[in-house]
Amino acid sequence: MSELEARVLPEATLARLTQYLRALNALDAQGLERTSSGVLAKEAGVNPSILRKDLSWLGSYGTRGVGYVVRELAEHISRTLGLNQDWRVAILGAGNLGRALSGYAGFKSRGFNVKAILDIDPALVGKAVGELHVEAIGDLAKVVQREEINIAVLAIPGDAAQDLVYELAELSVRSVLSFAPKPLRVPEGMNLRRVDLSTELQILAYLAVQG
Amino acid sequence: MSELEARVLPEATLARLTQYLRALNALDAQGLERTSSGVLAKEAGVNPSILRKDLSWLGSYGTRGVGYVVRELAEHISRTLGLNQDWRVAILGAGNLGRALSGYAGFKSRGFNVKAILDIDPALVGKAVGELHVEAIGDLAKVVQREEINIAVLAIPGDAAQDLVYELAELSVRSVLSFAPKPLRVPEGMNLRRVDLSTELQILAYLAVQG
DNA sequence: GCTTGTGAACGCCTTCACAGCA
DNA sequence: TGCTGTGAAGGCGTTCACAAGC
Repeated sequence: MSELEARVLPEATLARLTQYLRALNALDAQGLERTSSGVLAKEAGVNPSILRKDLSWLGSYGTRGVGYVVRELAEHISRTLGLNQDWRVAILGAGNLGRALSGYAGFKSRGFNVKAILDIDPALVGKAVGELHVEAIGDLAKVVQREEINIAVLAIPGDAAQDLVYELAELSVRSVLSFAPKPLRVPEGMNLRRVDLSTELQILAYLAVQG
Repeated sequence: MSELEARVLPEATLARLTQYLRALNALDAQGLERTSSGVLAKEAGVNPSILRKDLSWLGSYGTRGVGYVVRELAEHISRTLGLNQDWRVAILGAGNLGRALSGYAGFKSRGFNVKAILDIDPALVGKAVGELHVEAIGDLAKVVQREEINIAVLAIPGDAAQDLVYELAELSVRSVLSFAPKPLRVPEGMNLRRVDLSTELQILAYLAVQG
């Protein structure tokens, strides 16, 4: 890794980098200033080889024979992941899941601020959810603009999700996390990740029968 | 695929099979009796090659030149995934996320019945959550036995998760879905899957900066 | 002719093993 | 000596392309 050109991290690496960051923060909280690939890998739940390989995508930030400086490495990963930016999240769907997500502590602590929650049901509009009030999906464009939303979370049951993806794309929201059970098509340039809770349980069920 | 021996499906295949099942049910609901790998793959959001490859793990259930019988294939996948069993779920943690999950419609419709919800906070014990009442984590053994729980969902913030995994293992609960941010160690023979919401957002953040 | 089922090719990701360097 | 950084090897999963069969 010594090219000038910025290159895209493999997605598997990306997912692990977030774990290293969490692990580094944990070590820092314990007062440790230095660490090694062995210690860090254990804390992150991976093997040391892949950890070093992953870090090599970012450049050389360790010292041979010694290890890594905890805060320095954390800062570097953080910058690589774009976490020094201000991320402003809108949650679409104010049902149980949407409300739970809007209050999810893990978001705020990692720099993701939930700025709006919206729903299609008029009966919910205006209701308080934490420090927010539910707004109408019909006002999506207005809300996205007002709050400068750059990430949307789809916490709605089903068929409306696809239309919202296109609408979000037109509003220049380029990152979407979907909890909808169906796979969604995304326009060029938009990033979508999906969490499918039923699928997770189905996989567990199979493994339980199997194992 | 023509061996006698039962073999374990690759996990990637497993995840897609659940999608094919959902897609088949959607086609069935539309009144379609037959389908092809092309149609089904589109509905499931994958390419036809991998779909046929995945199905080949289960044996030959299609007809060359014709396609698949929707209900027959659905039934076969369903059986392979162990979904004809009775799955009884306990949710550990009655915070926002736990309560949201306990009411998640996608579970019940796919044969997963939430039979209990527990929390460590005495102030929550006894409170109603849907048709359930929150029970004390201290009573976990009793609850698991009484309700014959075979899947547990960990919807608790952090450090208590690891201990609960071991406790569940001793109670013979062999499948766990964790929402805890840390990777957890699991005893031999236990299956654990993790959903890390913050990681998902961090990946999206990186992709948004990148793209 | 049309669609399945599958070996072979390909590409990505992980693991190994060791050279490089404090 | 000890740990990082990395080329090479290995393994896994996807895509290709076509033979098999209705």
